[in-house]
Amino acid sequence: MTDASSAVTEALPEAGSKRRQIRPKAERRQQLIDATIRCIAQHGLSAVTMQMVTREAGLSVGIANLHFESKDNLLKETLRFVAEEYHGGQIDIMEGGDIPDLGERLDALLDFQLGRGVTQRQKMSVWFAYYGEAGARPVYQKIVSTVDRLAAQKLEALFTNIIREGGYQDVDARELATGYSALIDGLHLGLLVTPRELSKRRARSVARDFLRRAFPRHID
Amino acid sequence: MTDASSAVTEALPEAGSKRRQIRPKAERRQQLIDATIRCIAQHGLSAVTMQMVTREAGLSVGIANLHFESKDNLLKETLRFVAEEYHGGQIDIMEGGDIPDLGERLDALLDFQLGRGVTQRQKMSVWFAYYGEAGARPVYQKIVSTVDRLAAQKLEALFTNIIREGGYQDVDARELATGYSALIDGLHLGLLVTPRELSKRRARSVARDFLRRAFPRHID
DNA sequence: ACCCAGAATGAATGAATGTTCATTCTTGAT
DNA sequence: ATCAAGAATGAACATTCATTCATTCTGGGT
Repeated sequence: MTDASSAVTEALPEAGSKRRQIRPKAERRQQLIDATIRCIAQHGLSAVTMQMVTREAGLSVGIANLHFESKDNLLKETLRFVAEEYHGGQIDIMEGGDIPDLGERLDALLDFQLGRGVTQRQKMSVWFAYYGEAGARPVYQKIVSTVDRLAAQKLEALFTNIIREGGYQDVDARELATGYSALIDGLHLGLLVTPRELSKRRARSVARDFLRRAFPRHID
Repeated sequence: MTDASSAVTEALPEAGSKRRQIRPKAERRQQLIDATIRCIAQHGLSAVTMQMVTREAGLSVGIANLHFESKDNLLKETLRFVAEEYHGGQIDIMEGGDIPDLGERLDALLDFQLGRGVTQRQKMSVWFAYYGEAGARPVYQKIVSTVDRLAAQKLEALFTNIIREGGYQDVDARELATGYSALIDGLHLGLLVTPRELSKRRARSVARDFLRRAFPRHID
């Protein structure tokens, strides 16, 4: 449910195929959003142009305004997609009917948040590119805070369960959830901006430390 | 050196004064950097134009290219200024000869990082605007990581002292410093993007919790 | 009082970019 | 085989923006 980006039926991706392809609207939209993500990651949000995105997608310039009304809208929809993908993944794990043990569920969450391959770096770039603009753009704030609020609630609920199960004293689920979310965001920033200083392994270790200090009986 | 009260001919700061003012290079540079910060905070990095910045500074368009060679350079120097101001402030506190008590020094650091008035919000906007582009712009990465590394070292040193003084066991200064920095960054993000969900008071409380759990005998 | 180094100006320029739309092409239904 | 609906194209257009530079102006030195 999290990776639908690479569903390709075309034989030649980029070669001399000049044949015009007609595809359903939803598919083209996703194709353009994927291209936008790659462009933002590679060139930065402020350098992204429509020509760049459509070329990356292997399509003509006009098509972007056919499926999205404008560049602004394309960027907005791209943010929505990334936000929902990321937070949706988290929420799936936190609700996690498939992982009954709460400690293991925490581990799975951590895996999702700090694991993954190189692809994840692209998503991080996009994520923070929008954060950077969010201060000046209410639309972005709204999209992010909507999904954020839901994820925060789920995390708080999970922590509440863990606190009850472990009988931990002097721990506030809400406060801890805020702290953990902020910590993960901060680690993502570090991975993005100073990858030399902060390896993915160390980031995971730092996050695990945080959880262990709060829930020693759930994290070994 | 910034004294403007002596030998002044300007009566109105911003009003209909069309009189051309000649000022030393350093002063104009700072004036333009300040205007750039305000513009980024208000309109977002990707929307900033030279006309916008020079108008905000109350100067003509040509002057920006006179003191900085290009827009790129102006943006670069603005980032450098913000980065050095922020990290410089932290480092002053952490070296802190004027605050002998280590616990109090921690508090002062927290005050600096999450305190301050509205101005701070402008700086945060700028900070994260650049973070967003850093993934695609090595120049930005270099500027940030240079100052970042120094601050991280100072923080680690401070934590090491506290650990020794408090005789804390099973605590790694380096790991803890990474975690604390990430936490502060994450809280800044939260304050910027979802100010409704995260108040400044709660952010401080969350950060204090983190420190208290690590150094219970230093933070009440 | 005069002068001139160089600070400041802003209209002009050219390049880049978002958007439009007349036209072409594809596909599935008939 | 034919056709219509609408997906896709890309040249053209209008706008916006960074940068230039000929010109004006200022203030300290003489």
